[in-house]
Amino acid sequence: MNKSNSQYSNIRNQNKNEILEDYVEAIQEIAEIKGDVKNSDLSIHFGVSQATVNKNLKRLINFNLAKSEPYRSIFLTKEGKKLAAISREKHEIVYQFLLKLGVSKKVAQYDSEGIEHHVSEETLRLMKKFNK
Amino acid sequence: MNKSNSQYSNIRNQNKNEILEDYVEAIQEIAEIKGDVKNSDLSIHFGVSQATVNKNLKRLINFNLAKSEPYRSIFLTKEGKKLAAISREKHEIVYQFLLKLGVSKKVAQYDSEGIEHHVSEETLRLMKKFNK
DNA sequence: TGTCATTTTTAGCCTAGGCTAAAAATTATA
DNA sequence: TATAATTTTTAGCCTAGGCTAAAAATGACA
Ligand SMILES: [Mn+2]
Ligand SMILES: [Mn+2]
Ligand SMILES: [Mn+2]
Ligand SMILES: [Mn+2]
Repeated sequence: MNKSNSQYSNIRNQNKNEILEDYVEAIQEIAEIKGDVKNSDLSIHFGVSQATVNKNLKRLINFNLAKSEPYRSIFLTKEGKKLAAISREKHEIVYQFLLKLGVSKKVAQYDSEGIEHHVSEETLRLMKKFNK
Repeated sequence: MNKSNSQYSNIRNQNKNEILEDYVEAIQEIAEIKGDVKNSDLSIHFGVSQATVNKNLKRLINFNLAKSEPYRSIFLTKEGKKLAAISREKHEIVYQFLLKLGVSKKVAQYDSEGIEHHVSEETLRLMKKFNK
C-alpha cells in the first residue's frame, strides 16, 4: 500500500481511512437504533447526496467492511463490525478526554470527530489513563 | 446540501486545508534554514514527486498564500506568512501538549502532525493552559 | 561558449469524494 | 392491481492529490 516513509504520506492515508471508519461507526449506530440501515439514513447522517453514499458504500464493500444487495439494507461484515467497535471505542476515549480537559460538550463532539483518526495507540492509552 | 451544516463536511474540509497549512509551514521553515525555497526542497520534505509539489504550489498561489516566477524560488505572501505563523504556533502547542501528557517524542511528533488540523480554538486554549 | 546534468514544468493517467440529473426498482396507496 | 411516490442506482461531471515520462529551462564546468 503505502511505501513512503514520510510521515506526511501517512497522515494523508489516515484521511482516506477516516471515511471508512466514520461509515462503519455510523452503520453500526443506525443498525442499533433503527434495526436496519438504508442508503437514505447515511445520506442524512453525513449530509451528502445519496449518490455519494452509494459510491462510498462500494468502497466499503470492496474493502470487505460491508455488504448489501442492490436496493436492500446495508450490513456490516465481521470485519466491518470489528472496525466499528474499535472506531467507537477510540472516538469515545478522545471525546471523554476532551471533556476532562475542560472542553465544552459541543466542541468536544466536533473536535473528537476529527482527532479520533489521528491518535496513535500510545496517545490513546495516555488519554484513557487521563480519563480515569 | 452544498451549504451542509453537518459536522462531517467540515471535517472533510479541514483535510483540504491541511495541505495548505503544512505547505506554508514548510516553506517558512525551509526559508529560515536555507535562505530560499525550491520545488525540490518541498519534494524531499513531503516525500512526494516534484510534479506533485508543482501542482500543489499552484493551489497555494491560487489561494494567494505563495508566489513564484517559473523556475525560480518560492516565497510566501503576507497572507501566507500569517497562516504559517498560526499553523506553527498551533502545531507547537499540540506537540508540547502531547509531550506533557506523557507521549514519547517520536509519537508526539507524528500525532501532532495530524491532530493540529483538527483542534478548535477552545481546545487549543485548554491545551496551552495545560502546558504551563 | 558549448555541452551535459539537474531542476522545473507539462501532459496524461489514476483514485477518492463530492455533485446533479435521469433511469430503474421498490414501496405505498387509490 | 395499476399508478404514483419514494428510494436507489447509474452516468457524467468536477476538484484535489497522487504518480510517471518527457519536454523545457536553468545551471555547471571543461
Ligand atoms: Mn467517529
Ligand atoms: Mn470521524
Ligand atoms: Mn504542521
Ligand atoms: Mn500537519
